[in-house]
Amino acid sequence: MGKLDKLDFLILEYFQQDGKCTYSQIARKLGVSEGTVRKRATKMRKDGVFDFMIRINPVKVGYSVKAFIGIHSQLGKQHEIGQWLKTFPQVIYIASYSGYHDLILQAYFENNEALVHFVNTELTPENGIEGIDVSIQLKQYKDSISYLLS
Amino acid sequence: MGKLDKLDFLILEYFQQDGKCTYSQIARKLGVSEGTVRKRATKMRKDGVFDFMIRINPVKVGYSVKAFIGIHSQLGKQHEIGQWLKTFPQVIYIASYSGYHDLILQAYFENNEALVHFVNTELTPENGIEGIDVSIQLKQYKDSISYLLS
DNA sequence: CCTGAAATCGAACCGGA
DNA sequence: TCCGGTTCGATTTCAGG
Repeated sequence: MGKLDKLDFLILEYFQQDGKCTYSQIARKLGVSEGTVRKRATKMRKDGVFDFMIRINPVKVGYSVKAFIGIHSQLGKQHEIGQWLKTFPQVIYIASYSGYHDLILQAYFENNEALVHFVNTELTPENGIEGIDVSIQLKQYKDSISYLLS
Repeated sequence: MGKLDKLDFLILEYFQQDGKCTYSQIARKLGVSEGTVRKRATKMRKDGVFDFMIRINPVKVGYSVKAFIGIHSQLGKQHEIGQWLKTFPQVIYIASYSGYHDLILQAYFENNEALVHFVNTELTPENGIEGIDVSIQLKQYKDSISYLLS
């Protein structure tokens, strides 16, 4: 699985700007053939470099409360808890961390009551959780996916 | 801007699974016409419900360190700091929060040194930052964009 | 719904290390 | 030969009336 070259990165940049742009459009802008863009994109997808998706505005589909929850877990339970929490549809992100919290998750809720209910019924000592810190998002300044800089 | 109905949500679900699937494919699976799917998708896009994008695997493009940084800012400086930090390409997410931290950001770095450098040179008292908590991601269990389902 | 324009896809082809 | 890029034609999708 070879490294990515300049052309691969250019293709990624175009798709990043607009996930719906076509191989042909990119090919024209880059001055190469459609087949080249298509073959490289297909290869990168197969290699797990990227995939096509959509980004949904959570507010528009009824989820207006976004929260981060930092978790202190019982010793040795992080993995188990991570596997368990990822099954909740509200939880869109969860990972284990080195730092103050053992696990950090990001979740969306329809309202504050739904958040409170989740916290009170799921993030309990019986489930291996020793403590949590809940932060509710007030204002989002940036949410990008461009690791591709400058 | 009317509400979304069952069909809209089904369309979103298909696009969520594969952002490259075609209107026709979805139409066939749902038993409606291609035009219907296209018209609804176009409307939803225009209404800001969703947009097409790609998700890049950061590790494959050279960013192996993912960190959350919680920030304590000087009183009244949150907004200014948020606006400023969002200009960094490494910072892929930043928002203000109610909770223990005033701001939470998510960033990718090529390695630990890059992270340390960023923290030491940017997140300083001179920039209005009183304190930070850095957490480095160990293992990611889930990173989805599906607020939908069920 | 229908039609022309455009994009896609697979496979074959080509040219230089 | 191998690897990458290109070309070509059949098929599918797209966009607008």
